[in-house]
Amino acid sequence: MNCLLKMRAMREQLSVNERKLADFILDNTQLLRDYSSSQLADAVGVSQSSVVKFSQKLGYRGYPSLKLAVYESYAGASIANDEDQSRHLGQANSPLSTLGQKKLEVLENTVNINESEQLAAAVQAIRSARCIQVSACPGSVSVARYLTHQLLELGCWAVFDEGGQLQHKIADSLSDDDLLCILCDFGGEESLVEVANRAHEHGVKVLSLTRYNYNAASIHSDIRLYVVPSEDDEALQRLLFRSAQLHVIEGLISGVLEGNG
Amino acid sequence: MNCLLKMRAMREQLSVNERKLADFILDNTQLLRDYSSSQLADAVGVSQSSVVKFSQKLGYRGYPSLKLAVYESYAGASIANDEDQSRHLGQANSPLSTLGQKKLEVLENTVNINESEQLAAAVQAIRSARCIQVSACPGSVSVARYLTHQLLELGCWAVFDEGGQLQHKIADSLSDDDLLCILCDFGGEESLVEVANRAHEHGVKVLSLTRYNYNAASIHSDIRLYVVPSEDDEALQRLLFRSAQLHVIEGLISGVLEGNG
DNA sequence: AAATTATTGAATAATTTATTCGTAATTCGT
DNA sequence: ACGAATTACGAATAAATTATTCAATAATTT
Repeated sequence: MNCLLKMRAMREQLSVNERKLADFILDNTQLLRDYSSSQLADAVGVSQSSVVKFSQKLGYRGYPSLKLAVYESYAGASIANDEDQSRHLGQANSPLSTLGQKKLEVLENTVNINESEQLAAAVQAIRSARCIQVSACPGSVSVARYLTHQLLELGCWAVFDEGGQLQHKIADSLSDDDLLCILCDFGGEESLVEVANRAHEHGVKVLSLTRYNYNAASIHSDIRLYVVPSEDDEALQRLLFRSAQLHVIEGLISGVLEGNG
Repeated sequence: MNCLLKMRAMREQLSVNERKLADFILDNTQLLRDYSSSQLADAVGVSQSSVVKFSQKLGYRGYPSLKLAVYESYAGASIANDEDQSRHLGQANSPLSTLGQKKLEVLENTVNINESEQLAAAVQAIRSARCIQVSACPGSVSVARYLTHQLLELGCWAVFDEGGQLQHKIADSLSDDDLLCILCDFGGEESLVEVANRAHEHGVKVLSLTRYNYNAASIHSDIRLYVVPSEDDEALQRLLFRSAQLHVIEGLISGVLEGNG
């Protein structure tokens, strides 16, 4: 749960002042060390109370907690950047090398953003589910298929409605022993949200794997997993996004395997 | 000017209460994180003002400064201990961590084994193909679907025969402007080999992505890409194998994207 | 032993942080 | 496009935390 990452990921979702704060902190992380809430407020040009509210919106108890978290993730980041980077998946001049770096970055971010309790809960949910329905927005269909396949291979009862017309019907037939997995990228898809909502209200356990932000689909979820998008051009971003989704899924599957083995 | 060191060094010259404080902090460094001055005072059994004075005696402006300094030197120490081990994609104890290391290893091997000319050729072949047929052995079906999806999204004419019964028919209709992509794991599948063979003989370009070894399918290929399997138990190995296949595929797609962009 | 100095905590002042509440801006539904 | 509802924002203020003062006591020096 890296604080700076979280800030960057949420940036788009923030209001004007909140974004000002986020940008300032991202740009002047080291300054925060000796700023009080009102000093920060002055530096950014907002009120002290906005600073506190911003801290709380990000999930901290208040400004001091945010400060510490920022400090933590700043220290953490500078370590990760220092060494290793660059030798790992980023060899010479092959199509795999260019991708390697970026992919590594996205995967690292994705690993960081997901809380291990949520992951553990997801593994547990998969293991104990009677039936699993997979639903996905168009951009994540291929990932959904992959997930469904893996689940079937694990011996889970999993269905994925390719076309999407039957999603509601299937969802309605789920009970509280069952699991609904929602995969989506930018999280809006109305029909998906409705499926999640209805299922959730009926007591079905809902697991979502979405872009990290305030997300319509994840609201109706019991277990929330996230992907942090990269900042490349659209096509590459989509590719990396799926790659990160796949990574999380692989993690879940291997988690289930571990428990079984 | 490491704060914890300083504390230890000064220990002998401190008064009774100050020493109590120093000892407590040295023993319970991580607790300090969420202690206020009075909580610390209570925990140690001294007054709140003693805590502040202790902070100042050590050279800090007050308690918050001490706290930060302690945190700094604690974080510094734990970093120094960790050193490279374990933090990469393998953070703490999440399902993603166990996988992270192994996955990274497999991907690295896979990146290393593939010659960049072959990769470049593959990208070129995809880019210039009129139609692309994807064929896969059962273990790689989900990867094949993923590839097909990506190709379609790129605007390539791609087909994948889910059931596999039509593979021959489709293959027979390919011409030498076309590309056949063979995905398989252990490379034996007779029907696949035959498809590859026949297509190859008809002048169709054949691209194979297989396990690295002497491989019946790759013999009949123009472009040969490989995956190096891991040495885990079967289920995990399969998972990692597919993950590596996906990585190569992502590399190809991003290669094609780069050329277009 | 008396004087000086250092240590300590209760009380309190100062500062920092968090909340409340009224207004302004934005979003949503029609 | 309009009004209703939600959300964002900051001034005022409450709450909490931190720092200082001061008086009492303990330690040290002479």
